[in-house]
Amino acid sequence: MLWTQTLIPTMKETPEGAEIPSHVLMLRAGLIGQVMAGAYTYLPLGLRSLRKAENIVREEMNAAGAVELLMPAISPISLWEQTGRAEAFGDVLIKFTIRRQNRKVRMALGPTHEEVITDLVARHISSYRQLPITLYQIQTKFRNEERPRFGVLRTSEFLMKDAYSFDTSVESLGENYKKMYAAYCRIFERCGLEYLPVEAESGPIGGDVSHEFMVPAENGEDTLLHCAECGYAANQERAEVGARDVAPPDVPLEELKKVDTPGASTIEQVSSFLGCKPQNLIKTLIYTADGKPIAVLARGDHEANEGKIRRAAVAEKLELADPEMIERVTGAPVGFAGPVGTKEKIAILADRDIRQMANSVTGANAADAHLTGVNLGRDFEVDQFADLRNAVDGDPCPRCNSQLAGRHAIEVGHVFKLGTKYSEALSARFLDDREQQHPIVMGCYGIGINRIIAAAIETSHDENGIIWPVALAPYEVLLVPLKVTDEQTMKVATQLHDDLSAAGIDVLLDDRDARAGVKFKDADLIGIPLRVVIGPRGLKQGQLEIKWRWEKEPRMIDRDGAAELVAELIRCKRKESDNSRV
RNA sequence: CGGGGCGUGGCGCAGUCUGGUUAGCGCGCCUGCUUUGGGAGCAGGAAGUCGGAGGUUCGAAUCCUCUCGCCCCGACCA
Repeated sequence: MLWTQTLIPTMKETPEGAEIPSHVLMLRAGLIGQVMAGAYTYLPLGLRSLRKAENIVREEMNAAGAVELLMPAISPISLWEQTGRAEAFGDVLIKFTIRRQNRKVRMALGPTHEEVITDLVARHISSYRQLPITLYQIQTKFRNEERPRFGVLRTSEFLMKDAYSFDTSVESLGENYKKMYAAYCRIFERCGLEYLPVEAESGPIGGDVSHEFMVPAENGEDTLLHCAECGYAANQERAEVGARDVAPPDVPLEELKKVDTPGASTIEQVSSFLGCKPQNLIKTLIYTADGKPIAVLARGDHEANEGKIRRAAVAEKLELADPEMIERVTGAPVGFAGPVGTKEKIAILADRDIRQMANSVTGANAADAHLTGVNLGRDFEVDQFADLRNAVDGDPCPRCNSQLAGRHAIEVGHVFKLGTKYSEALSARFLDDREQQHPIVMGCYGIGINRIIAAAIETSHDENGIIWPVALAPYEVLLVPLKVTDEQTMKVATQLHDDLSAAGIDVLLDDRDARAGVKFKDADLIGIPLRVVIGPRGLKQGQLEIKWRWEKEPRMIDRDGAAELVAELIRCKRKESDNSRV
């Protein structure tokens, strides 16, 4: 491809509004153009990378035995009502009504396709002989995000690979899940990403497994906790906090005192009002667990984790109590609850870290008042201790004696055991060999293709631009003739271009009549892995200059046989990134 | 949905508080000459309903009201 015949609008300056590296560089390198918040055009260069990621995903899915199909982005709203997800998605689901003749048809733009595919499978699969099967598609998804942001990382429209497995049993699902998990590992390895599979919250559908594939990056929206020692990794929602030594602190116990804290109902207000640290506060949250009020205690600077609380309370449904309930139970308005002397006697669950606290501050169960010098055992008792909070950086690892490190990350993939939620709602059943009917056991597996690109840039760039892994680079080789008006230079460049193209190498020839500096700057910016400079200096000695984008110094090669050498270098790199394939 | 910031040629910005010539600057673009290995120099040129609507005023990019859009923080995220 010739530079002058495609569209690569590079920019010297960063457009206003772009802040994180992937967004800035994708705009500056001419990969994308913004159409509105959360919607971007993929320009020729950006599209090429997107397609490369897409193809890697497709190849590995096929290799794992999944079968590609393509479903429509539009689907009838009734399908979403049948599973209750029209409501569950709320405004995130893009709904609209169109007119056909004299009737109105209500539709949704697919944010994911469990409903559509389960409906399809329900129509065409009825026997255990047809199972298991895994179907997938690569298609644009639509979600009305509350706040699109970070360039291509969170958009209202994005390219997703979504796969769905259908099995006759939970055991068989487990097999499929393992296969997909392994395929995901190969995909992200081939893409050259430093990724981490982490345990994720599997949601209300059974206690089954779910994993997210995360790329640690400073600007990631997710937080994961990772133990470098034993490899334990989980997202923040899921991560367990290892048990600490429970020796209570060895300090003299203060007297229990009631202090006035007018208007101070939040942790922040109370700690600044009383001049103490949030760590010295015990926050008391009133929940209703299956309709029954319970109190949950956590250290002031910790965040309660509702999933953990629900499991500890052995409840189906858990939600924060409403203000009336709180007032009834504690005898005080919201913000002044405490474990000492609640109005009604209720069960008290406490995070394990409460055991190590002494002389704490809690709400006094009275308006505008808190208690200081509160101590476990003397002033209040706890019915049950458990891990009830989100893990944070530095917490003990639940699997070994080491510590968890908190890291931000970009979620690029998610594998999930669904069970029979959708097959039951949409009557996708099969007959077994004894003529018994069962709902099909499902799994679903998603990859954000755009996020692969963003994550690659986010984790591989320098102050001058993108540093593409060969597998995702829009072009593998960039030819830079320094003087396009010189016949000899252009003859060599064009020949190289043609030879490399013929050898199946993706090559871009910068045939612009621009100064060397301009071309070098753009070369670094768009980050093509191998740069070949054809300049008068080298040409005099019958030589060309080559440089990998990630290296500092170029080296000279002979002009004769240059095409073969360059092609071989690229093939080697391709092989390196494919090495994960067994 | 709460908080904050910003809309001025293609891109980045100044001017707005304190209303007053033909609305500036850098980059980019076009023409010419010179230059030519890390974003060239000189000369000339094209390009803007100052996000939009309404209002105040002799006069509005500037003041007032409404509105649209974009970005960031938080909340939310099957």
